[in-house]
Amino acid sequence: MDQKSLAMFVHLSQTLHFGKTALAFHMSPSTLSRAIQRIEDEVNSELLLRDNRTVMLTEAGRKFQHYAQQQAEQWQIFKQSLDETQQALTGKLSIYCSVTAAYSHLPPLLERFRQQHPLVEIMLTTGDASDALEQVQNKSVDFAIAANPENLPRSVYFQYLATIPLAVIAPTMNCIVQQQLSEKILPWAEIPIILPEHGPARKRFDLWYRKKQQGKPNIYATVSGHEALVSMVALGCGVGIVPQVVVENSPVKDRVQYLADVGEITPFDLGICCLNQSKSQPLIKAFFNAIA
Amino acid sequence: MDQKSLAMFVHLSQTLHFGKTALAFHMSPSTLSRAIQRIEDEVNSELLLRDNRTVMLTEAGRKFQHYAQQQAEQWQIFKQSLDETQQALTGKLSIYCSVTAAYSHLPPLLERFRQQHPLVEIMLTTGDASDALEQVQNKSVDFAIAANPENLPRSVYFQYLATIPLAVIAPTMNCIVQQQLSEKILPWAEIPIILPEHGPARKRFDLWYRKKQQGKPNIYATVSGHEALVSMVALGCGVGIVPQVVVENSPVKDRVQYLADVGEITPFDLGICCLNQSKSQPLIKAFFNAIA
DNA sequence: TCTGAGTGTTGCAAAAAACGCAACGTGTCG
DNA sequence: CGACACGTTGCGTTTTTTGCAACACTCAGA
Repeated sequence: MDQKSLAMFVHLSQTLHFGKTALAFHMSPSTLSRAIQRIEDEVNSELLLRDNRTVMLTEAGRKFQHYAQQQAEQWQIFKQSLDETQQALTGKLSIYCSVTAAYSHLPPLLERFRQQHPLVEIMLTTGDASDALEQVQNKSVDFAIAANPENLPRSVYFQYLATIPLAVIAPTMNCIVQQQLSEKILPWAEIPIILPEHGPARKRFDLWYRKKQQGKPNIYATVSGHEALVSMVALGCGVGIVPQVVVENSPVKDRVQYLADVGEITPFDLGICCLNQSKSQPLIKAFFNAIA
Repeated sequence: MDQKSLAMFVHLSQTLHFGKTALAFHMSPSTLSRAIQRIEDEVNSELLLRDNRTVMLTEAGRKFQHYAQQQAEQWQIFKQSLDETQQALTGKLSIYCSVTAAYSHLPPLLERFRQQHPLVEIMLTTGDASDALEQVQNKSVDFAIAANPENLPRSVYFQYLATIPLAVIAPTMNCIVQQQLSEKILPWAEIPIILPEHGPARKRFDLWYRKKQQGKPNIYATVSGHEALVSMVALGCGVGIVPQVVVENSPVKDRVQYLADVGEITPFDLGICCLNQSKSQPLIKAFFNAIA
């Protein structure tokens, strides 16, 4: 019964829903189910009553919930007390990510790390998110914030950060694209489209467009870097597919609009990556430890 | 990082000796070593400094020790609070053990269990400890207190209770045996010997006697049940080999003496046994839970 | 009554973790 | 220097955990 199991139980005792909690912890419901069974077996009491439709805490469950929360709290206190003791690490840590990630997801991570290890020099490089994994594999950087590709190379470790929904965006200004979009049945084969050169967003597009069965897309341009893509859309060059978060952090945000009713585009998982082989290095370990 | 690992660390932080702690937890030093490494990895700090000769706590180690002890305490409190909630179990639980075990090792186990489940009827059968495992496999009883044979059947579960040292005993009264024992070089081939019919003590004797290379032993009698063996020795029939604890609980204790300098006899492990398949039964689980 | 969506659980095979043994490196003491 | 004591590491084996797919069950709406 480790920290993680306890956290899972606490979460579950609040949602009272195996599916949701399993999702929150990025595991299958069966795994969660078994983990709870293990706990119940260990304390030799039923903690949750499940009747195929609802889940509810038993009396013992409430007590365990209290115990688990208390546990987690003390664990936090202990870790914090360690931070005080821990002699400061020094050195350089290089990180690669997109401009957007540097705005949206990196700051909270770095903040906690720098608080614990103020002497470590952070070297941040920004660029096309699609190149992130390559940068890690090259050993050009220690870490990268990257999307999880379907086939993650064996050599890299991936720790989930967030789920990134994609969106189809169009210019708000009056232009040819605008007119095409105002038609009843969208002429997908004609609308100029701007795409990422490669990377998960590109793959998502290919999949999504094929579903429409509209023949070949009219690809106006491919660009490297989602941020540039938003600019091009804003300029009226065409419609594009990008992560929502990129749009929201874009200075031209109000010159593009989301296209609704374009069908589901499966979001991708954003995470922090490093080489498996370097996971044992002190700075790397300290970083993961700080963001955990 | 489970309860057991924490307990191991606490023990180790007191002994400061991997070998001893490993022994105390019935595992190999390597397992303990790795468990500690896992913990250190998880907290990302060295907790113990080992320099091939000595082990000492670091500052972080002291903090973790405090945390671990606190953890264990809260776990106890939680379990106890559960006991209050737990609706009383009822039924029968049958246990088999030797008369000596019923005196020496059973009472503390039963006490805790009966406190939690006063409605469960305990059915205790005493007999030769060597038959204990058989009784369990027969399903004649739910539990038995038994010695761990070298080749424990797959079907039975064994939980360690104590290490039982064996001793060679002789009568204190004046008799032939006395005279033989007073000789300078003990005439082992002539001294009458009383032995358990079978079981671990018998095996230990065979091994021990063979080491002496004195030819065939003069076996005066074989008896079933260690308690009876002590009686026969007390009566002056010969010397015998039995668990020390049997002697100490014997009413004829002062009519026998331990023979010193007879060489090492490897002690055996005493434990509580049940069928693996019955470990999931509520009463059985409750019992193990109570004695854990 | 039937169907379909939404739940949690279980059989199974694959993957991961833990274990013990044996060998090793490194100190200490006679 | 040689024997010993102690913790660690390489390696093959065993145990545990995992996710997928199939299942069992309930409820809502046709």
